Amino acid sequence: MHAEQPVRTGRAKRLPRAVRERQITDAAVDVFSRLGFHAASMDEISEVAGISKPMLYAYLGSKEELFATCIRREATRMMAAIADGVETDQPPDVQLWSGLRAFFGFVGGNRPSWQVLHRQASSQGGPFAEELADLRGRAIGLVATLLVRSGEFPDVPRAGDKEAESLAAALVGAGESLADWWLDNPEEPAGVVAARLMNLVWMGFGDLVAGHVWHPPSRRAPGTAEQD
Amino acid sequence: MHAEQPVRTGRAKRLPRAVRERQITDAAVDVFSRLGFHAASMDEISEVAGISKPMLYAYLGSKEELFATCIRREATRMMAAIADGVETDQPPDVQLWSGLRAFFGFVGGNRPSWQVLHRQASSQGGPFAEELADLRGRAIGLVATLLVRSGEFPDVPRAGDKEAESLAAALVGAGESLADWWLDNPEEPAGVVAARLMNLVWMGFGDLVAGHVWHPPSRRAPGTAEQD
DNA sequence: CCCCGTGCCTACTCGCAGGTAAGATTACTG
DNA sequence: CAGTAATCTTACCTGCGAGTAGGCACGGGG
Repeated sequence: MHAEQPVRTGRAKRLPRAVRERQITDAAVDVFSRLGFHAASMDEISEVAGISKPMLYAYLGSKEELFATCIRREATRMMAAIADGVETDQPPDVQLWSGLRAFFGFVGGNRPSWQVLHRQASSQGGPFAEELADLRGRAIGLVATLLVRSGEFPDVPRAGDKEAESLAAALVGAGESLADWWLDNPEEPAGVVAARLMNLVWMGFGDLVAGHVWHPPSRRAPGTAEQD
Repeated sequence: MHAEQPVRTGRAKRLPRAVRERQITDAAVDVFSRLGFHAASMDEISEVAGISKPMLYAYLGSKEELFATCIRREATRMMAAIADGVETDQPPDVQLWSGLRAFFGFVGGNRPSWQVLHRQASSQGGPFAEELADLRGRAIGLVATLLVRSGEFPDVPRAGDKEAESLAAALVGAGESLADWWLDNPEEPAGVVAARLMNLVWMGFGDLVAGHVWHPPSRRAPGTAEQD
């Protein structure tokens, strides 16, 4: 999968610290995403990184610190990609649409990052769960804010925040789950998957079965929208 | 949390094998749900079960077998609860609604089961993932069938199966995520949470922000529906 | 009353993986 | 070219937890 796994015949070439740290983090994301936190061994990470074990400890600290570093880095990358993709000066539905496209675009282009973020971090009982819950919380908060701005929810007007927050949680979960499904059905382009979720959460099944679909405003049909 | 943790002072009372097996499985679900598969130790499970470690191996086999037994048992219980709750002779929206209510009702009444099913099993690379993927696949298949029966999806008419399957995956994920959120915000009754998800996936945000909500047919307002 | 089998326990073995001590090697600097 | 400091390594310690050997109690049948 990953291209540059040095063959580790004898000694590794001398490199500046910053470069090594990056290599190590790359390798760690790769191994963690394939095996999960516990099943991944520091020996294997060091091997993939093309380096010996004590370097891990010298540069990135303990296994937990290394994992947290991976989570933080990949979370930052993903949030940046999404923030970069959202068109904040557009109406709510277009904002949501652009956010979904950015999200699925990132997942499609960074499978290991997504694996390590979603599957692994969410299930370890340690301080990583915090890290991940923080990211998830920020995402939910963003969506919730977007929802609140879209208008009031008439059925539970007093508890608007809880209402929006729970709906945002459901939406974020739907996105996560659909991303996982997509990994098993990768033949479809990101835009199609994003459009499906957009239609689900914006139109609802009730509209979809009646033939009403949502279209992006710029005359692109959702089924043919291409990525970025 | 769990009531009957024998204090293990000395020897345990002699019991027939079937009863012990059940006790052990209960304890295992409890410990696995709190700590996860790897972090849970057979010593702790035996302690919680009020029994010594060799009994685990004598009765339930290895750690992996024990975990698989837990997954299978809890998955069966959950699917039975949902199947029991769904009103299959009703129109699609009511079927979905009754299914959601049954699901959230089960989660609310069986937190550890849910934890062990959702959080733990999904992240272990072993044969449990299969077990869990099987459950998840059955759930998605059920929802997908329901969707297909509800009508055709007009925007991608040729790929109706994929369309329905991906939407079902999104819906199942939304349910899982909302259930997790609910664990952190347990003050709301199951019916309210279920109604929120029902409104989201049936009406969509587009309708919700316009003030259109979904109501169960029996004149209960969704915000006030009580559980069971 | 004594025997015997099933249920149960104490007390170990053993391998694996996180983490480290101490020394070898290489690039840069004067 | 020699000194120095950062980079990198081999080879080890150590604790933890899965899994097991072998023996102790307790209740039912002769």
